[in-house]
Amino acid sequence: MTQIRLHDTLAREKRAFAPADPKRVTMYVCGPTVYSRAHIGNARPAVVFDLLARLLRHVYGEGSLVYARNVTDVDDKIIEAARAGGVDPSVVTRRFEDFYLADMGALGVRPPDIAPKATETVDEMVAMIARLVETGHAYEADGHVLFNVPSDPDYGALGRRDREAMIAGARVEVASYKKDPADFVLWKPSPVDVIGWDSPWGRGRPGWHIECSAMIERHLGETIDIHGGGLDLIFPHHENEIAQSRCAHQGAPLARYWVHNGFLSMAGGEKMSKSLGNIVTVGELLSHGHRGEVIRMALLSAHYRQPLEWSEKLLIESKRRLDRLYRAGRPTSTWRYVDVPSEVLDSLTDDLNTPAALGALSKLAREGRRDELLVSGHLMGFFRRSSADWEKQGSYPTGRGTIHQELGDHWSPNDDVRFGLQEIEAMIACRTKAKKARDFAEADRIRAELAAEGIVLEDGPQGTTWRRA
RNA sequence: GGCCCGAUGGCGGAGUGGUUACGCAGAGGACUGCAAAUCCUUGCACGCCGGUUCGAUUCCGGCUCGGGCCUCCA
Repeated sequence: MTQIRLHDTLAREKRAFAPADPKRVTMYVCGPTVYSRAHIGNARPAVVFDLLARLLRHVYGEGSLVYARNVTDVDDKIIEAARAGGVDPSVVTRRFEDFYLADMGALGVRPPDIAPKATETVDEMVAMIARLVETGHAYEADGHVLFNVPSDPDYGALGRRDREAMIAGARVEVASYKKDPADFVLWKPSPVDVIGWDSPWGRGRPGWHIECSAMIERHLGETIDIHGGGLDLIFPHHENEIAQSRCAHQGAPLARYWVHNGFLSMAGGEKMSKSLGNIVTVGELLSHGHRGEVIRMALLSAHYRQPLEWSEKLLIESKRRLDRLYRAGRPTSTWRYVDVPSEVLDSLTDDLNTPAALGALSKLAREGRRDELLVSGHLMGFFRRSSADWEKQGSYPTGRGTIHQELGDHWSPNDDVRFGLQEIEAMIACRTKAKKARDFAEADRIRAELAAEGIVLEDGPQGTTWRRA
């Protein structure tokens, strides 16, 4: 069997991946908190782990992977947004979960097998917290339940930091009810007008970290094969997940491999984040006519652990690269099923080396190895439509175009298409006639008119074909 | 302050102890009525200073610069 190697954050090195059960490989990735549109920085982990899921299915078999990506639908920001809009939090969360699925779908991200919601897992969270209290790893204080960090001697292994460092570096005033400055919240009280659930500690809502631990336990088990997420989640989120789960499960480790993607930055190298205000949403890019597949190409153009600087230029290059691959993927008279060539598979199995894999795709295209190119591209989530569609359609609908309209993006897939298929064919026929009559001035005029609408003509031995630039 | 990354040709971006990444852009040529597309050819690349080595962009140390995390954050 093909051997996958993954960089494990806990071990800080690439390790040969060996699932506990090859017939049931388990992967959990921290998903979105649904209170706003996803920006491209949010899209990176979605695309990266979608690719990893595709690779795992390819290697272990289609039905062998259980991939869960949660939806955090209880959170202070959601509560804030709901209050500001004068609606129930569920209105906010449903709306932005739909947006998220539509945006990611446009990027070729397949839905995970399981998309658990925090609000549907509260019972499990309460049970887990109760267990932690019973075993002395958590305590109630001032209406809160806190995890007692000193009770876990292994705390800090993932983020590689000791308690002194954590306390010394703390930027936030330590709440007075904490026994130890490093302790974190498992459960917090909710006022009557705020979403909440009854619990042994009164009406309240879960802290952020316990959500993932409980969802993993319920849907995947005590120990999973792969836990993924963004680099910034290592501390405190994943560190805390590890502590909670391990202490609630008699020491069973939470995940056997920890995989983290690097950050996306904006011009100047600054991290893209909501708090800095320098975000570009996927919805904006799509509404500006950038195709989802191009965005996917851009996101995979750098290795997932490396920083990636986002720019308009990167999108243009990605578009051209894809144009070229699609051109090489044009139908031929013969087609045969082939395996993914080793040039591609070896790159992907080597810790998801997508730049190298894309290099291999280019090579396949250049060498006219069309069948291998298509199979490889499919594995990476490309070639989602035919070459003819790619070349002749304008901007591509996301599958939920109405969502964009609802937001006032004023975008529809046909906005930029002035000439229909018939007009284009007719104009090409006129030009061919003019060419035959050696009236090149007229032929060039027609070509220029089409070019002004972004339609490029290509004269070949079989006649003239066209595509959209 | 603590912890952790990164530095590759015009730009983006892999990789390697001694040999081609790849993409985009550029130059020359072929093809074309002219283009487009395609094909061929082409381009002192590995931050600075030391060390290890027969040999380092690749290993080690220091430095400079850039970035991330330190309980909002993918």
